[in-house]
Amino acid sequence: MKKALDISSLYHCLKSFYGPSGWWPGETPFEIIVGAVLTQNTAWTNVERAICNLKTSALLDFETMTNAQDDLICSLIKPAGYYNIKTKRLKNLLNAIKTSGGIEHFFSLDTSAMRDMLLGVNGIGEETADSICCYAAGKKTFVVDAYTKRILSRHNIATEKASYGEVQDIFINSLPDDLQVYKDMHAYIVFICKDFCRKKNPRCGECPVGSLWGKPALKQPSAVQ
DNA sequence: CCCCAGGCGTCCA
DNA sequence: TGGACGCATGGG
Repeated sequence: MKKALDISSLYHCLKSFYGPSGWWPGETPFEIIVGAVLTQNTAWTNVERAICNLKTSALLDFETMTNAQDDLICSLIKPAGYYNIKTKRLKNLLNAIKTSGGIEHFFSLDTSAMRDMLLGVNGIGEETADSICCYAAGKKTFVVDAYTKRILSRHNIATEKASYGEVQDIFINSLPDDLQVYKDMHAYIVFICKDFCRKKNPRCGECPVGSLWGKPALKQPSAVQ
């Protein structure tokens, strides 16, 4: 009988395939915080344009962005989409960090205090909070996203309706209790979903863990005749 | 023309 | 508690 795929062997397979992930893409912790908000339901290429605009205007800095006009932020992050709501979310977050003691104090919080603080901000949900904790602040949290859930459900490790916390627990209980492992594993999941689910990619089919893992949801077979 | 992308809050049953 | 909906741009 076929051996069930498990998270741990998946991790080791991907680690030998990709090596160190080098994630998150971003030069500074602040850039990672901003990127985490901008990438909500948005293609990363569009986020890159927005971040480039912010960088060019020297707005990629905690104090500067906190004090910037909303209209300016809106215009710069436009390529990332949802620019009105994302501007509010960024401001909500920056103001919360400022009010609660500043950016240095924020980074000094322990994992659960930081996560709870972030979840208290309107516009910051579990994935964004964990992304900031893990990649901007180096806290040991595992990030769950749409790809992560898709992969588990495709392989019948979890159902499509599994909650964020349920999926997260599956990984936490299967992987070494280690920040770098958490960072790399989430990155690998994004890598395989991006690298192997697009027809234009010539390497499609070479996925070390199966070529279907990253493909978008199949269309619901409408009432077969 | 369509669907998709590293979500989230609000509204309503 | 949970499902539908709006938010918006750029690429395939």
